[in-house]
Amino acid sequence: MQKNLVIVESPAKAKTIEKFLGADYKVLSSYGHIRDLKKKEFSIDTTNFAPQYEIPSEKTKLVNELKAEAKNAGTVWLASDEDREGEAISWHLYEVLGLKPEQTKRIVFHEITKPAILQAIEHPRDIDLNLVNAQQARRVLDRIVGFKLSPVLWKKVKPALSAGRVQSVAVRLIVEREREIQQFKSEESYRVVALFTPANSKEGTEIKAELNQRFKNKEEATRFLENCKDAAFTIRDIATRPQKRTPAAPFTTSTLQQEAAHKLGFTVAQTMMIAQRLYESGRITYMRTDSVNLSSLCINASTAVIKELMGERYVKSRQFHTKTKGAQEAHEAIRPTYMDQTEIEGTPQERRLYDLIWKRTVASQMADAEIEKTTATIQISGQDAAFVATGEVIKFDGFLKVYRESFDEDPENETAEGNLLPPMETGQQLERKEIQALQRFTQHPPRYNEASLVKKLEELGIGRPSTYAPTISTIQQREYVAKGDKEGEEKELVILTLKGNCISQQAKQTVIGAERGKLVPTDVGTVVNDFLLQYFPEIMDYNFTAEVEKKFDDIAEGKTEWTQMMKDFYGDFEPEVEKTLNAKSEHKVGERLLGTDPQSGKPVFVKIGRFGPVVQIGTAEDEEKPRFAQMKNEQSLETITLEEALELFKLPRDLGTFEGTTVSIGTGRFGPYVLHNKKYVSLPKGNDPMSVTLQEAIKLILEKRKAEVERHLRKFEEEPELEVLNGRYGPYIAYKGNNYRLPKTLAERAKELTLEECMAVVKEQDEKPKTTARKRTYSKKK
DNA sequence: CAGTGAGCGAGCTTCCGCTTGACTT
Repeated sequence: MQKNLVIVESPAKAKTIEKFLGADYKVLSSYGHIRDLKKKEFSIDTTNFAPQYEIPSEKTKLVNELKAEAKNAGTVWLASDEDREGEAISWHLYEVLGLKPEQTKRIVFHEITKPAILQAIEHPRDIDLNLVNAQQARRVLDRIVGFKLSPVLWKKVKPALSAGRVQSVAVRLIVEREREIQQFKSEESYRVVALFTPANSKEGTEIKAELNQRFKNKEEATRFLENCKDAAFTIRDIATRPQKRTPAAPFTTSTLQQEAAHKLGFTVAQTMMIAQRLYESGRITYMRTDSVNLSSLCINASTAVIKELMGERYVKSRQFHTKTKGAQEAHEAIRPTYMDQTEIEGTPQERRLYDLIWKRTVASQMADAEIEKTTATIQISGQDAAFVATGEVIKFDGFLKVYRESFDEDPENETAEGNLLPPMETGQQLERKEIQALQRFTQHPPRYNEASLVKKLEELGIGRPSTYAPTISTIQQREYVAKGDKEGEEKELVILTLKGNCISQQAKQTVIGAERGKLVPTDVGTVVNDFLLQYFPEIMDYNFTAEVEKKFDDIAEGKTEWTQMMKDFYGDFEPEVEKTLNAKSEHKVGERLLGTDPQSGKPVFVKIGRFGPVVQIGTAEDEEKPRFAQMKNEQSLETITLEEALELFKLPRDLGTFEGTTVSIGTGRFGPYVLHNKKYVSLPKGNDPMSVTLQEAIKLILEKRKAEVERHLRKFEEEPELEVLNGRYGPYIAYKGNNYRLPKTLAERAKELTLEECMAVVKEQDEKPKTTARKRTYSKKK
């Protein structure tokens, strides 16, 4: 009989803890929640808000094991995380495993070290039912919102859509940013930079300076340059200020995702997958955390490492404090388990992510960087505006030696970093070498990418470390947003140069505002967002989560009954849902009238159809059925014109007849095609379906026939189900619905293969079932 | 991977947070 059973949430944690506790303790893992609301049903009694929980099928085996072990154990220690969800996990375990109060102890620890765990064992407590109820409130509220709102969308917009407290607000952020960008008006300005040399100085010393104002247009800029022709330039003032830079806090899930995106180009899902592997192999601490806290163990180890590698002067121990809204801090920050491991073995991706985590952690315990910033003001005779030259000298690099935080792009923000100024003194005369006025255009705010969206959600306190990556994939799966590249705008920028006594003008070709991997809303996303915003503004409010979190806190503190909160919320919410569901409207959500079809006189409009955005001519009430056309990918509900919409109805069109049946041309899922006698032939790339002639179409049909004949390379009478065919990727064997690739040597004489040879290939490849292509190429860890 | 080119209807879809599972090159 086992004396003690400890249950934690994660198996990797279980393994570590078991080592600390010795033979009297068995440590198992619950793998997160073991029980939840039923998956497919609403599962909430709306009279008293009693939830109906079930153990999901994939957990039954585990739960049975836990039950058996608990029965055998003298004491069961519930050691799930110290946060709302963790408390609920303990409570569910208590209920499901049928534990008795005298047999059960609830413990928590803040770091996975032997003293911390022993300390926890010394100080057990009871399950905090208020905290559990706060979790139930959270769970039930999310279910109500999700399962009541989604069906409204199915009815009003399109089947299989979804809405939720987190995802719908994430989409809102992206839609609103896109609108801002659409409304953005770029403004022109001229910034002026100059190159000076100190009078009677030695060759090669130059001073770069920028004018402390900008000009609205070319005329003003030119006038300024004209005035500079005869002006004198004098150093009016030199100021030197010491500056400090402090390191960033150690990684949380969200900051790790941001930095890995910036520095390593990982998606948030990639980052989490790689971090998970590092965690499982014991390299780093837990990767889903909102805490910037470091254990004393880690701080001490970091100090030692810094001393050894860089010297005492570089050490500065710090404890950071979480400022994030709604943080629950059940774990440490993400850090290496062993700080003295400066690098690890593994795939290149694992090594790079580890390196990033190591550097960030070490830097957080290092001294400030000391910088000396020099600003020289250069007076222009007869003018109010002045040039400013800035230079920066790093006096002591401190943490910058190992880590530099990256920032969101801002092309206008040019730093003075690394820019050195020669020795200068006040009153010194400068000679102008060159002054340039550079045309600039203000840029629209950047679209979100995955990482910057996570950052924003975290700022708003929406979502949790464990859900950032899944949320981002959900809103893409629902096709509310798509990740894409935006072509920039080609622009010709004017450069005016004053050199000697002459002002010249050049033009510089540049691309402005090009973006990669950004999240762009789709029509469905936009329509759903506008709809929800109109009918459920409270849920869509950026502060909704923060407000309900406050109420959850009250429940956790025992100030409010959780069912009362549900009653209040549901009482307001449910009537709105009913009202919206039953509202009769003449037009479909998101519908937009474009005009009249000149041919039939019927209205032409766009809407979200059963299968996405469509153009429709005529209505269902007409005698004739309405005509539909799927919109193209690059078109949008909001911007498509009547002409573009009518264009979509020009296909399919008949070209004429060939061999007695019509030849027509259309466009489908895979691009334009020719249709003849029920057979399809794809149009080769670059052919315009609107201008293809009958002759060209017939040629394509005949070519396809020829290829079809040549496709059959070999057939056997004894085995009619087997055939050697010629495909896009060379010859292959088709047998009973499966395809088998031919090895090179056999492919060369595909026409002469024997049945035996073919069967051998089939047999061999059947025995070694091919796997689907995998991205995972990591080497096996021992 | 190996050829594709719908649908207008039955039944289904859906939330957020905890946690990993199991395929082999």
